[in-house]
Amino acid sequence: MPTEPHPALVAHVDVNSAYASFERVFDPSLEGVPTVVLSNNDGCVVAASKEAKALGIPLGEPWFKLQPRAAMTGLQARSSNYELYGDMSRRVMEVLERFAPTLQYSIDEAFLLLGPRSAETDLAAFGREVKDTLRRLVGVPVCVGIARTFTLAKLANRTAKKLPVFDGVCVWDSTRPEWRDALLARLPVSEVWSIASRLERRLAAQGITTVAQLRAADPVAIRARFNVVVMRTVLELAGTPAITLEEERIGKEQLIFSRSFSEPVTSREGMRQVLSVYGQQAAARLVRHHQKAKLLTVFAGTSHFAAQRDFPNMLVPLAAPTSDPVVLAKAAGRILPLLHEGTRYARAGIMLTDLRPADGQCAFEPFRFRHEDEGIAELVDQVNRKLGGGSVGLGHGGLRPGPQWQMKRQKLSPRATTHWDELALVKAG
DNA sequence: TCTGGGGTCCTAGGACCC
DNA sequence: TCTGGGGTCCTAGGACCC
Repeated sequence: MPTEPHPALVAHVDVNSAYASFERVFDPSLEGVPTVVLSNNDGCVVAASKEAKALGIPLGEPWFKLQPRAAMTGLQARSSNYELYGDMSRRVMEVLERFAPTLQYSIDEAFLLLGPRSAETDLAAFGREVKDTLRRLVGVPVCVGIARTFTLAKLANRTAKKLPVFDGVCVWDSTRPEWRDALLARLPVSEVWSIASRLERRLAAQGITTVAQLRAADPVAIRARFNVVVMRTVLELAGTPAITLEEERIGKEQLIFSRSFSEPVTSREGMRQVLSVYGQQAAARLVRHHQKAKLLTVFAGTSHFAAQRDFPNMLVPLAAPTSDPVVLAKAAGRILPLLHEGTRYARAGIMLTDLRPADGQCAFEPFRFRHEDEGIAELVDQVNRKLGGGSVGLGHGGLRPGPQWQMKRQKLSPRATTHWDELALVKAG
């Protein structure tokens, strides 16, 4: 007799304390040790291992506050090594693809589209196999949540992470309904994907504070009082799929290159240099994505904590879609007159929007002079990729070693998977 | 002294067109 | 001369994500 199929199911998989786990793969001395990964400039904590969280270290905590206690608590810190994490992420996604069609959602999480399964499928066993395989092949710990909607799969994953009985795998519909209801009646709405502090406050004003209450709310009334996003969340909590996630999109809609400085930039001349370099970096990324931009936004800012605060920004339309570093750097420089000499700017950035494919044929593309050709961007990018970043650059961008304001990463681990000279060494002894 | 960086989606409102 | 409504496109801003 044929068994009833489950409705379409999704599995949510994510790497536990991702950046810290990636660091541990090539540095076993960190195993079991409280470990944090720091933001650029070694500013604040962006990832904390289980042991570090047990010490009560919240994400976002500035490193200068933790450092004094570090020796005493055995806390280890690493600068963020995005090249390593990006490559480890790629490995994780490759393994996941073996199990089911995969939608990558972020650097460390993905949804597996399981489709309908027969009721006899042992979903828990499937989840455990995913988990064990990633541990064996990539070396990272993950948790798995399986449910009928994206939102519930996220919630199941969170449950698997928090409650040891699940041992890292939670199949939502296999838990007892009374138990589930009791759990949701205890959880605050902010535990739900897409509900953060602002919405939490507004929902509380309507008397909705727990996940159970949100699930029971009338979707139409929610749509009227909030918006479609919250309505979809209500539907998803009740088991009705309402969110669509796109396949990996080809090309992005915007590109941001933004950095804070290791020490403040206080002069227009200094900022001209910064923006020249950032313009070239942004151009390099455009070229890598095979895109051109039509609109550039340039911004600078002091620290939010500074006495004298200033956040100038400017929109610069570009005459034609371009990825030319010279054009972008020059356009970014247009903000300079807005800056106040002597103000301590802590960061600057460039945002490129109205992006389009570089090879796209545009019937009305205006005639361009030779020097505005994309050739320069390509050439600079190729040379830098072959010989290392900063080998060539235009104007101020050619400086090497890096200038004073450049990002500080004093605790950087080797890029063990993407550079031959930084491979991990294993000694037999 | 020292507090990240890179994205997406939705909505409201204005400009403009028919 | 005066009047109406509906549609599209764009942008800024708010909110969220990891």
